Amino acid sequence: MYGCRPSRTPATLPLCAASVTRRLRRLYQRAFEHFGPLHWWPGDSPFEVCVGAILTQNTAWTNVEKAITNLKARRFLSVRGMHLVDEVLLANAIRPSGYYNQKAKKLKAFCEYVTRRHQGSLRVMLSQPIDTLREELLSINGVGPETADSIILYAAQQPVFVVDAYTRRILYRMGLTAEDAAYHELQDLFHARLPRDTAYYNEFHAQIVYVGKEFCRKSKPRCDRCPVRLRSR
DNA sequence: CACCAGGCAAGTA
DNA sequence: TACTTGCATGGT
Repeated sequence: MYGCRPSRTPATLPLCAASVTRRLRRLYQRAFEHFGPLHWWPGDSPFEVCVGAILTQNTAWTNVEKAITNLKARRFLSVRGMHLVDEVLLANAIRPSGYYNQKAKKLKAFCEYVTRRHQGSLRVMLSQPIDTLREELLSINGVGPETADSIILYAAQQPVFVVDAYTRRILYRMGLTAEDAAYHELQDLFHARLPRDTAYYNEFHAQIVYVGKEFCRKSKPRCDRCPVRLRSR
């Protein structure tokens, strides 16, 4: 286990490709040893995963859980049910997840799309090739790159790497990327350096979130026992 | 009290 | 194109 002493390697020093690959694999390995298998995404069905992906935008997962509990209790947790329910009632049900008016519109937009374009069959929609599916998801209001990729990886179970705020912060603090690296830069890095494997990407992203929560928060980093070497901030 | 959480879209210059 | 702002609850 490494501590969190500042790295002597300047962020600007370019690393060779093989070194980047080793560092990424070591990040995964050390995190997995620390946390064990995480079995993501927490959700009982592909649709619940899609809903969770939208509700968790810039929001703590504990709040999303409360919202999903409400959706289940009110029987809104289906494409048809959510498409038909009044938007105000939907917004009220998801209140704990924050941004509830915006997110009610987003959930409606998602269900509207599945209903119109795929006759309500989420399974059909998710069975499409990755590029087609990603393009469709991004065309839906409220679905950006991370939400689209979370749905592709965790609901459709197809191999794309999900980049989130923790991914950006951890790779930056590892000295691998710029602080403001673009989404596709980070994603391309994983795609180029690691095997294109759904189960591996699934577990890797989950491990990144756990490392981020425990050891790489914006402020108050708990650096003792951190499974990887990060630059202090 | 201030700050943050598994983003995104719309507005401005 | 490149910033900025609104959205909002609940935990630390």
